[in-house]
Amino acid sequence: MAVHNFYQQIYEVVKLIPRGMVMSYGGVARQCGHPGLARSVGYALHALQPGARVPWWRVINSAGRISIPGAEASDTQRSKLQAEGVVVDAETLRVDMRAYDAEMIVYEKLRRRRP
DNA sequence: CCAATGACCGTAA
DNA sequence: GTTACGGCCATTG
Repeated sequence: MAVHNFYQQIYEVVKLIPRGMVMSYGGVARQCGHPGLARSVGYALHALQPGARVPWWRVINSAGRISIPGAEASDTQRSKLQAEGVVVDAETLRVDMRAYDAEMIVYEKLRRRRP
């Protein structure tokens, strides 16, 4: 499948999320310059090939919850986050967005890159 | 081309 | 704290 520019843009933003932090699908969409395309962000991450150097596990939903379907996949994401020091509730799969949201940091990075 | 789908979001109750 | 619903729009069938 051909790599769409739209996807590339999403991947570039996700790559800017620092280790040990997270960002919502909607946040990624906003920083891509496409507010409202949160669902498409999920779609783009779903289309990622294994081995792609994109930290997809740092993207969760706006409620601060891991949102991958399937117990296996969600458990993988939880492990990867915890390995980076992110506190994830084992039962609710929830993360404290107030403490870990990287949207402002990514915003500053982009502002510096493309003023 | 039209209809359904989805790793979502904000609001409302 | 929760669930429900409408809106969103690229991608897929």
